[in-house]
Amino acid sequence: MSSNIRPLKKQKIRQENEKTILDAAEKVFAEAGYGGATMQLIADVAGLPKANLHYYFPTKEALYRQVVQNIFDVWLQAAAVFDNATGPAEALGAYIDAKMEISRRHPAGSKVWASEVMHRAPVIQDYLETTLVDWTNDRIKVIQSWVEAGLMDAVDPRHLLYMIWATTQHYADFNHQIETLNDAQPLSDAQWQNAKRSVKRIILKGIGVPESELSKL
Amino acid sequence: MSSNIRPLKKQKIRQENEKTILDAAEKVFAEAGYGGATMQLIADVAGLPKANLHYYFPTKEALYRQVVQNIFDVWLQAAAVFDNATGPAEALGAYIDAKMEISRRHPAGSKVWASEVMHRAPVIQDYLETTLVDWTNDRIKVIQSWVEAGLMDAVDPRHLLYMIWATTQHYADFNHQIETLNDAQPLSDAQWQNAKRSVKRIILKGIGVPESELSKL
DNA sequence: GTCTATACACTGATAGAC
DNA sequence: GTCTATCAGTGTATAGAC
Repeated sequence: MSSNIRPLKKQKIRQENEKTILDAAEKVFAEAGYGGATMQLIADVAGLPKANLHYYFPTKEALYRQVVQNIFDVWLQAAAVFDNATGPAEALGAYIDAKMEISRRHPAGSKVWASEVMHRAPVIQDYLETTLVDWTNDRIKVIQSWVEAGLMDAVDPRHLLYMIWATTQHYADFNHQIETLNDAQPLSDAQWQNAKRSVKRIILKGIGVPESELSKL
Repeated sequence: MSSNIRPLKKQKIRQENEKTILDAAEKVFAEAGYGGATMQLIADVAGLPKANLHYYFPTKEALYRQVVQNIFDVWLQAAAVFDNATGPAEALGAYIDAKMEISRRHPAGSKVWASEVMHRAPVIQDYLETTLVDWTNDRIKVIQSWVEAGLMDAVDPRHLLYMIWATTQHYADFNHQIETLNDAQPLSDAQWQNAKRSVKRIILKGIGVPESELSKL
């Protein structure tokens, strides 16, 4: 029966068009902010007529919601590397690396996220209150256990996490300022390596990871 | 002659109204972004008719420019404390304290600044290329001299500055997220003190400031 | 599923009386 | 210097032909 074939083909068209629109939307929302972004501009970037956007996403707000939720998924993905390690040097080092890599590869997403949180998280507040709070409290316990095991200094885990988030995301959210301070050039591969190493070294040394662990970075 | 009195009185009225409008504008731009902010909303917050805004500031963009430039001045003011000190512990400690205090007292300004830079600095780009570049290069030389004097480790001064900027401004730009993770409460006085101490300790220890200096924090 | 034309609301900015 | 009324332009969203 053709009724079994047709829906699958349509589903594929829908999937591809939604991805094209979402990619364009993320870029435009990041560059112009929610209020500054227009459906017309997103449509132009996506290479589609404006009306098609409303066919796939009923409203501008619904499109924005989907963009923000996709970014939250990327964030959770990076958070996973935290757990596949035994001590602070390995776990936090891998976590910083993962977040720096996201800042490098996915700066638009980070900017949309930052803008959403700066504007009091109108869309993502429920996720902050549930998933983020739970994740953070779990990680705080892990860090506390490292402190008790003598693997690191007795620093406040909460402010350590904030510092990691702030610093790694800074390379995405403020990439324009960083480029301006780098002779208007994007960071080269070597400069990114240097950035990662510098960030990891200062933070890990700052929380009391011994020099023998730091030399492995 | 009354022509000597009247202009002075008018100047005072102008000064006060401009300040009222600028304060309201900073708040609204921070909460809604440039595109999301409306002259009507700024007028409502300022308690003035919308037309009066256009009497004092010809366009929305001109008003926004003034807000951003005022924030840049606050930023430069905090930067000054960097220089009234001899070594890394004292200078960077005072700088971090000053920036944390700005994040606490002036979060709206920090958010407008972050938003401006995230959107590729359409208004403030010339300041970034001149004042910020010069200031940063000067401070990098100072930090290098500390390294050569053996007062701290041989860290990359640029990434150290980025970490300080990122972390201190995070407490303003992401204050909503921080509040959400603090049982929906603003940080108390004690919590702010703890935040400052944690940030200073991790960063200063991370760059090799000796324990004898750290205990003074 | 695609696209043109259009309805309707809102915003920045101004004119002109006070 | 203040404020009401209003204009011109733009934005989201939709109707309806294909």
